[in-house]
Amino acid sequence: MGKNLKEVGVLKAHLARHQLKLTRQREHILEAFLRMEHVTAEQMYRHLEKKEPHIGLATIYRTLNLFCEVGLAQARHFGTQTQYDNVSHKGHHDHLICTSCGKIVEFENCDIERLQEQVAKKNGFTIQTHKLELYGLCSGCRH
Amino acid sequence: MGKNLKEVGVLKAHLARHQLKLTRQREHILEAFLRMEHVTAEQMYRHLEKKEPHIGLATIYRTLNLFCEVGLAQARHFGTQTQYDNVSHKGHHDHLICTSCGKIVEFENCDIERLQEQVAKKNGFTIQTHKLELYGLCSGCRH
DNA sequence: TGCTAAATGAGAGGGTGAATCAATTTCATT
DNA sequence: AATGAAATTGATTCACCCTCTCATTTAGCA
Repeated sequence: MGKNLKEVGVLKAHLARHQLKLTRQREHILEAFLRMEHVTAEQMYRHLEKKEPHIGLATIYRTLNLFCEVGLAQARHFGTQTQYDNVSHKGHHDHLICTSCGKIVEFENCDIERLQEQVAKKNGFTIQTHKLELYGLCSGCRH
Repeated sequence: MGKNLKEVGVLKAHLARHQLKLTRQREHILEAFLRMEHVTAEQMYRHLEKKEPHIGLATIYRTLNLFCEVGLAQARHFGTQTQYDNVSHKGHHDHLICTSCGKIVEFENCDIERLQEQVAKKNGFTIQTHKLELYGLCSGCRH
């Protein structure tokens, strides 16, 4: 795992603080998750099938939701499924999504984030995370 | 309906162009929808129950999806349900959501929207719609 | 090592939205 | 106004995603 020591530490601290346990399954799911940008539970299930055939789908869901509580992941409802984004992977990023071909482009924009802070402050909120998705047509699909 | 003549006209034009029919149910659903900011199919179902007891839930779904095709509505996956936003009502609005008490505050910010356009342009996209949700703690929940 | 509480896995359950299909309704054409 | 083809409806079933249940297993502490 090497450079993901920080994230592993965050999880272990949370587990210890809440009398939860570090299981073989949680370790495997975390290890795989930290290598990814985002996954659905179903994708993770099939990904792990190769090496750890007997991790149940329910455990995947439970663990990914746990990662969300810890702050390592962020759930996004995408179409009918839930995507779990790896927050630590490379900071927070938002998405441009083509409504025609489904292509997804990730982006980051500090100016937008600064304005978001302003809006939140004006309404008495302290932002923890955010979700921004822009839907439209990519250059290829704009006929 | 009075001042919603424009929206009614948009729907009728679409129906005529596609050999679709203007039914009693579609009229009732449209009339109710134009008075609302956003609804779920379930909410609309219960809302209409009072006056038109026999509109089926399937018809509500079909009609709200029709409104999306026409451009009167916009579907957003919000939590586990789909919200249908009334596009014509007062432009697009985004949400501040308290992760502790669930309170939702709507806002609108032209500066953010302008930056979104820039980002899209830079990536060759033409924006059709967007979704922006800011999650955090409201003033009451920030202990 | 033994104990207790937490976690797991397999399957059932629940909720949302779409598909099915016989019966009904719209509406262009008489 | 009546006709009839095509669209729509509503009750139900179906499909999918995710959570819950519970008997069994496992982690972690003494």
